[in-house]
Amino acid sequence: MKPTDSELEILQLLWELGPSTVRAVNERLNERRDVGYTTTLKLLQIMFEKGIVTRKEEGRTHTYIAAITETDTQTVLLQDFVDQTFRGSAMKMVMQALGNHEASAEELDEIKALIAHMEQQNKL
Amino acid sequence: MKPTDSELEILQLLWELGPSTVRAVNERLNERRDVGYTTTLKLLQIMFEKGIVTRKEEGRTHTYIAAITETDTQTVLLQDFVDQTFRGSAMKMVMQALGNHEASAEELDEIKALIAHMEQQNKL
DNA sequence: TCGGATCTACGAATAATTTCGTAGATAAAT
DNA sequence: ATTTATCTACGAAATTATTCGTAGATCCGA
Repeated sequence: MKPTDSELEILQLLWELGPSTVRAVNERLNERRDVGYTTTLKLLQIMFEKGIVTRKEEGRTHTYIAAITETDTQTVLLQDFVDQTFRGSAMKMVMQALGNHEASAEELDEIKALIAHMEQQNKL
Repeated sequence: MKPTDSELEILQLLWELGPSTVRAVNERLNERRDVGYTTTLKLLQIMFEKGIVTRKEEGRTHTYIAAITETDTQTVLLQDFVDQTFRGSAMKMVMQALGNHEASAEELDEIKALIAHMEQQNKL
């Protein structure tokens, strides 16, 4: 259920690009660092075996598709990360993230709106 | 600079317990899962070599002490995590974390205060 | 049609992390 | 004093993740 680092890197591309061939993924990876074609192929095959991606055979080539959503994956990884790094305290992590980061007025407004919404919920 | 998973697990204990012997750390680990004594010893030795912990020799035994702070470590890991999992968007992660999580009124107040403070900063 | 390019499958090398067995020293217990 | 328990050091096995080479099939252009 929990993708490895390399798998996550590829998932990011699949989420961004949509259904993609090995070559497309590999070319995208190579914009950032050197990765052999068969390395990318192998990873996608492993991910296929694990059920992380599906694939369509189109002639000779395979087109890979993410089988899990970005949001679901983020939720799982976030939970693990909070447990590992912030001893389970999501709020502490939120405070850190806010503190470390420059945020635009719009972003802050968004958060305020979300908080207001949560406070409504709490009242019920 | 970036501790591995096992190293982080031990760091958590050192932060919580303060200076500790191998045995103390190992016993604490064994409350959650089976870990051999020499496994814990070896990890602490590796962490010592890397400079993640320091140690004091007291007679025959060593007392280990975290050499990096919890907050610093959280900052480093958080940055990496956001990049890897949220494509660098800390705000998106914050929204997720808030959304997934029950938060008490006090916690929400804390966050509101922090946001208010940040908005002040933005104005200057 | 022939030769090079491109595809998948597969096995295995490499690397990074985690785990533990053994040895030797010292302390504690009988 | 001799055995037993506990400590560190060290090497190496086991595990997990990553990378790539090679082989065989298919497509495409000259």
